[in-house]
Amino acid sequence: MNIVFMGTPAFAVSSLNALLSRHNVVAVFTQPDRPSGRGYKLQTSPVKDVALEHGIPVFQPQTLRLSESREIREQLKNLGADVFVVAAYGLLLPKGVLAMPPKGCINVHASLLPKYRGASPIHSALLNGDSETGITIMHMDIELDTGDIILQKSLPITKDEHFPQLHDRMAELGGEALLEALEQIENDTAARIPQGENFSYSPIIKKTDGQINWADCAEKIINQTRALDPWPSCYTMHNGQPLKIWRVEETEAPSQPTDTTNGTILAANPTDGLIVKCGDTAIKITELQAVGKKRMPATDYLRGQKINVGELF
RNA sequence: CGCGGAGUGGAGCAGCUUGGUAGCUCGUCGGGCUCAUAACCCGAAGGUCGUAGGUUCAAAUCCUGCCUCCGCAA
Repeated sequence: MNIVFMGTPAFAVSSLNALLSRHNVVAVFTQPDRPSGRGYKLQTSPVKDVALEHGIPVFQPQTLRLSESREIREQLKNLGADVFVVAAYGLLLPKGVLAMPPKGCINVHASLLPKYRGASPIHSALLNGDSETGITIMHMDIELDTGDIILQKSLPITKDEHFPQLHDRMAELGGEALLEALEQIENDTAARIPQGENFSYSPIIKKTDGQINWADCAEKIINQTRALDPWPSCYTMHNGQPLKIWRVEETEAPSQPTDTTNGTILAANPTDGLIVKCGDTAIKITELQAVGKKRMPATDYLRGQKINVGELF
């Protein structure tokens, strides 16, 4: 089929690659290049990079609202695609756009809808300590992630898995599910299963969501480090500087007065590691990163930096 | 030209302001102690101090260019 693909981040690249293996991608829509990173250089999206490698025409409108994108929408229409495929594009498709392709618009979403509608479904699954998540392919409608479901594929989440691993597995599964759904679309056999009313949202992740609250229980802190790796990262303040906490595990709290404040450092040596009191038990920090430094094992950090037992994070 | 930090034996750091024999905590190797050890004791190896120039009697240290890594911000 002739397909217009709309997507932006790395997650969407797997879907695009899947499409390229079986279909004719006539154009790619992605977010405009934006200045970011060190030096504020203009950055292209991962999807754009792949599209350019394959010589596919790339469109980067600021918006698809009719009043501000008449020309783009005219071009989009003239591409004559059978179906639009959207994966983490970052723009809502207005009614007029949804109505363009004869076979409709479908979306790849990284959760088992109606759970976790919205922007950060993979993060939400990890933050909540879910043991399972999955991919949903759905028909799009005018609202965000509310369309009827075509098919879903679930995926178990392992206990020690962090965002990057889960993200990659999800992206790959997304590509597979997408091809299956497109086959059904092509044969006009795609299901239309309403989502029902039992939905939830995944909130947008903010920088400050990474600040560790040492009054939380160990499990919550662990899930936080799993979900927020590598962005926005978990951190705690130490000597007025943020200290990123990349990897932690729960550990039995060494003997201590019962009124020890949460966030107190209970141990800081190569043998015991770096142990901090939290809401219920204690957290052993195994990998961290100081400002201007690389990620490193906590034991390495302790060799060069002095952290005293009794200090407070 | 968005702001800022850093590159020193295998690892993490100090030394640089006030140029003048390369240091700390570990690791590695050898030996010792021990029933034994990740513990302890003794000893050893291992560094063109990111790179190219400059200043100087003398540069890890001062100056300039370049490379690489990282934090903020987006």
